[in-house]
Amino acid sequence: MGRSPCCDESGLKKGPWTPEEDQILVKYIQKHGHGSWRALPKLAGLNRCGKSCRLRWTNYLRPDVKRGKFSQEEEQTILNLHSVLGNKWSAIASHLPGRTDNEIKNFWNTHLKKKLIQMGFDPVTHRPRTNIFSNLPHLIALANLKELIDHHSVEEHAVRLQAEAVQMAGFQYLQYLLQPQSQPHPPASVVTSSNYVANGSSGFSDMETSNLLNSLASINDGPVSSSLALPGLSDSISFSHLPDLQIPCSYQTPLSKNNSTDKANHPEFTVFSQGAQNSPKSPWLPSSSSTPSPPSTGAPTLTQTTMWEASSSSSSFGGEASTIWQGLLLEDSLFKAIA
DNA sequence: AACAGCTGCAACCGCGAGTTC
DNA sequence: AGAACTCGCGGTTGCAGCTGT
Repeated sequence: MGRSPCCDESGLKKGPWTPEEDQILVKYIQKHGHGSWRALPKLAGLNRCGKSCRLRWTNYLRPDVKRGKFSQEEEQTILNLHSVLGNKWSAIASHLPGRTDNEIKNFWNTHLKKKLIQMGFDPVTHRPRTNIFSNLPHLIALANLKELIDHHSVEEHAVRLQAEAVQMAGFQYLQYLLQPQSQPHPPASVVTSSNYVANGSSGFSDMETSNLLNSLASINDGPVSSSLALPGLSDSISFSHLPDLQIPCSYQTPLSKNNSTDKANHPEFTVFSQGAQNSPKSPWLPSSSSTPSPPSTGAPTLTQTTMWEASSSSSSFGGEASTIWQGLLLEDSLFKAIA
């Protein structure tokens, strides 16, 4: 309901805490407990708002706050939990003893997010983002740039052909997207770290599709763009001269060594179950027995496969099609430069 | 040495949910 | 019942230290 007016009050100190203020706050809380945060500053003799005191205590002064670098285990836990919980920093922090939500949030924003991006994952969806189609506009722009700069090059023809091939592939994928989905996507709620690859291979969002359409529509002098007619795409474009670029509709996980039961039931996706089935040794936490289990109220249990494993297998993303793409594209110096 | 740009982290802000009166 | 209040969360900002030029 109403918003706290405490921080609106003028005359209260803001900014970094001094060691003296820290000392006063710690001494007071050790002696009296924090009680009402709003009343605390006055009682303790601090010229701060209660909110500021609470923040300082919980994020910095609390004796059980663990400081210093995050371990690999902690990092992995954060990644796993974030893939399930999203930006629920407090919920994530509750699984990392001694770490505060603020610290985890900062660590995410400054390290893990970048790491994911570098690895080709979308930090929001935890799904692969470095596929050929999402990079299409950039690839085309690069190809055009190369052509402009080096128009006497003997590679001119090859570059043009490759750019055309990229366009063709885009259209073919659009064709696939516009077909009725015979294989429905899994519900968003079962997207886990382990199916980054699985979803990424077949799960283009509306936005991605729209972007793809826009980028393709922006190709002015392409050999086929003028004939783009939706939804009758398949009738207007011939792909017969291109290799058969199969669009991956399912993903055969190469990772499932540990979850053979799940695999038997859901060969394409690793699933997690809801709270009641929490195992005593939760796989989404480091193996330390001292770490608490996730709360039973709706906290899902993540299966063993980690994002790192998914990442390491991302080169097989797309199965057959990716092999074709590798053969077709990865040899090119342009693509090597991009990589 | 000086400057600019970048990075990481502590702290702030605004909001919504829950509680009290 | 509902206004007033508290608490906690998530996003954002400011700044010190670092790095590159």
